[in-house]
Amino acid sequence: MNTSPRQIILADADSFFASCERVFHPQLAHTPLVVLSNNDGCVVARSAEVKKMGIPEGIAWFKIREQAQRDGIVARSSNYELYASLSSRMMNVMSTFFPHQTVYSIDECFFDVQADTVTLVETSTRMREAVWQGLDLPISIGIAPTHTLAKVVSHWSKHYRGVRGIMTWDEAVSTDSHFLAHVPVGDVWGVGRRLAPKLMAMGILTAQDLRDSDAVLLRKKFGVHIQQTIFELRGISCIRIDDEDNALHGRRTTQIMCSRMFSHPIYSASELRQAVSVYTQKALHRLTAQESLCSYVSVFCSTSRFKEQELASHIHGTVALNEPTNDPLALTQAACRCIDGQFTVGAAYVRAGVILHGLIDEADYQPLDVFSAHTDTALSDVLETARQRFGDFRIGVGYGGIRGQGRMDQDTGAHWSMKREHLSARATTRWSEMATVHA
DNA sequence: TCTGGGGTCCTAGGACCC
DNA sequence: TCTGGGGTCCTAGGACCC
Repeated sequence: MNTSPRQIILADADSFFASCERVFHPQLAHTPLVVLSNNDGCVVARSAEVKKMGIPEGIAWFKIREQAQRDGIVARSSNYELYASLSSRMMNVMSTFFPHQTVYSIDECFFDVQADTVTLVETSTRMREAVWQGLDLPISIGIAPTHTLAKVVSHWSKHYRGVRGIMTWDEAVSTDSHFLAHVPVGDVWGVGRRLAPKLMAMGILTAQDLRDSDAVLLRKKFGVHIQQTIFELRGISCIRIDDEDNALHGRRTTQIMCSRMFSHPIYSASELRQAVSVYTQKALHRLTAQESLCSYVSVFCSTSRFKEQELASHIHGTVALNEPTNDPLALTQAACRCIDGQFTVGAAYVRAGVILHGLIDEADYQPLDVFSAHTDTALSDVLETARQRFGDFRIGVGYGGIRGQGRMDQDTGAHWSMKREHLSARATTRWSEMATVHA
């Protein structure tokens, strides 16, 4: 019988998006590098060099563009196809070292194991080397009795100790028994931007303060999540991450959202409907992929939240479908109905989004003939056949099948379509964009 | 000129029913 | 005329995560 304590291992990649960009551009290895959000709007990932320069995450790109030029910072548009592909390879490599892997996000996973710390550190070291040698991706590892503590030590070793590598809870407390007193409460996993100032106003400034606070009182005040976090800080495991099945087999989500900022503002109702119709079909694409049907469609469109303007407008509407469906026409029409009559003439719309919710499994749905008799599936059958034959985003309703000059499949060529001026190659998923080696 | 995108869960409160 | 109490379901909004 294994009497070793249960331990949680957190493995996450360092500056994942930036590291991915370096995989196929090794000359950038020591160059300060940022990855930009969609539309090249703001900074979503920074290499270590950029972090050292004090450039915060989330800052608008236009605000630091000049500084970037001056300081030799290289920018890349985000290339999710590349990152997703490298992520899945990385997860596969790691899954061979420990059992019970849960992929938590694109760049991190947990393992739930029972073994002594020495063994875990030894295996983690080999895992780290394997990911580095096989994929050129640097990862950090935290080992602790709970998910929250594993996050704390991993975060701590990266951000404060400046050491990338492996850190265990045992090591942390043997070095300093008041270790948690050095961790600001806002850095604790589960304490976000809103909660942190409220806790601090109550005199709870550090992870240690939070651990020692009145869990029942805080639960009454802020809900059950904070109570779980307190227990986890005490070493009592109570947060369950998705089970393995979900992670391995691609789980079904309960809602699907597709939203974008436009590269240029939209002033006309017809263009707004075009955008909504394109986003609906992108969302539909994911709906079909997970074999679900959708019962409600919601749409929102808004003007900029950063600008003082006379004509601010926030459109929001929801339409219930007659029956759960994945029919492109029905969904596109419903989405356009959501915004009917709400368009403000003269307003500069900069963003729109479509949410499909009330999702059910296609296999579970037994339509009642009386209600579904009037649904004509001829057109959607044609669309689906064409999609299977020619691939995604080659045909669609309205603008949904048009391709512009951009390299990405989703580019519609419309003037509001996404801007990506610093896009790298999708070297692992497209033959035409494979890396060239000069020898 | 230019400020991302996609999820989850919990809770309070209203509607409705008996 | 007087008008209780308890349960369920749904939704909107708020918090969190990456």
